[in-house]
Amino acid sequence: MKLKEAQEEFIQLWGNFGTQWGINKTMAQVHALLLTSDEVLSTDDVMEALSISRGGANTNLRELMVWNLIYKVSKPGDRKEFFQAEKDIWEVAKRITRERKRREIEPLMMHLKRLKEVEGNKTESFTTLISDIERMVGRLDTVSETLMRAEESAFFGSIIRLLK
Amino acid sequence: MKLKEAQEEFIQLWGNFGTQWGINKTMAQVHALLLTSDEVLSTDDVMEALSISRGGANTNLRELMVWNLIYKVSKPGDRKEFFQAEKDIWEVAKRITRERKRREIEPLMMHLKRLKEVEGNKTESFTTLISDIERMVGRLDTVSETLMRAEESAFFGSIIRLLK
DNA sequence: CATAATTTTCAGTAATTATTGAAAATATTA
DNA sequence: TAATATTTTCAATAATTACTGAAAATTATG
Repeated sequence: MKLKEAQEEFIQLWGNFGTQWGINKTMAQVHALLLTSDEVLSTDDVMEALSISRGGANTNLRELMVWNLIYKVSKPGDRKEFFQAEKDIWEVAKRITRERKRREIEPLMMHLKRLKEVEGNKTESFTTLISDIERMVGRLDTVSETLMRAEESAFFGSIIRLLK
Repeated sequence: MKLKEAQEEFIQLWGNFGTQWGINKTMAQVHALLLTSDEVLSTDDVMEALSISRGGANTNLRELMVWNLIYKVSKPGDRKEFFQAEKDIWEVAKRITRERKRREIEPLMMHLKRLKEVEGNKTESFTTLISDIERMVGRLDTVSETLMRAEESAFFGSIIRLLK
C-alpha cells in the first residue's frame, strides 16, 4: 500500500469510528488528516484534502482547538493561520477523556444525584438502580483517569501490568 | 420528587446520554423504561409509556435483545410477549462493552493492522502513529474487560482498590 | 384449519444533524 | 486609513437517521 492511500483510508476509518462514538464525522476526519500530516496545514489545505466547504473547515478546526487536540501555528511571512495536531496519542486520549468528562459525565452525575431524592418507602429498587449507575459511571471515570495517568509515567508501569 | 416523575426524568436523561455516545435515543429510552419498571412490560405498554409507534417499539425491543440487555418473558394465560431488563448494572455494562467490542473495536483493529503495510522508508511516523493507536485501543479494551471481571467477583477487590 | 391475536417488516415521511457558501467581521499590510 | 487578505458566522439547504403506520407474516386458539 502507498502512503497516500493508507492516509486516506485512515481518514475514512477514523471518521466512521468517530460517528459510532457520537463524534462528528468531519471533525474526526479533520483530526485524522492533521494527525497523519507531517507538515502544518492551512484552512485551504483542509478544504482541499477533504473536499469540504470553508465554513465546515473553519468550524471543525475551531472545535478541535476547544478540545485541545490541535494548535494554531503561524508561518513567518504568511498571513494565513496553520494548524498542527497533538501527535502523542496518549495525550490525545487524555484530552478527549477530559473534555467528555466535563461535558457529559459531570452533568450526568449531577442529574443522578438529584434523582435519588425520591419520596416514599416503596422506591428502594429505583434508588438502588440509580446509585449503582452512579457508582459504575464514577468508576469508569476513575479507571480511565488512572489509565491515562499511568501510561503517562513509567513509574506506574506496575499498575498497567496488573491489568493485562 | 415523586417516583413517577423521577422515572420519567431518568428515561429522558438516559436517552440523551445515549445519543452522545452513539446509541439510538429511543433504544436507550426503552432500556431505561424497562430498567426502572418493577413489572414486565408488553410492546403496548412501551408504546404507551414512551408515545412511540408499534414499529418503533418492536424494532427497539428486538435490538435490545440482540444486545442481551433485555429478555422475553411470557405470562401464563396471555398471548402477548412481555419484556424484562437485566437489572444488574455491571452485567449491563459488561454486555454493552462486549457488543461494542464485537461490532466496532475488532473491525477497527483489523483495519489498523492492514494500514501498517505501507511501502517505502519515509513512512516511519505514519506507522508509528497507527501502532500507537492500536496499542491504545487495545489497552482501553483490556482495561474495560478487566474492570468488568474484577467487579463481578469480590476476589478481585484489591485490583479495584488500586484504581481508586 | 379457519379465525383472531400478535409480531414483524418496510416504504414513505418526519425529525435531526451537518454542510454549504456568501456576507459580515476581523486582522494585516503598506 | 484604505485596501486587501483572512476568518467567522449563520440562514438556507442537503444528508442522514429515525419513526410511523398499515400491510404482510407469523403464531396461537378453539
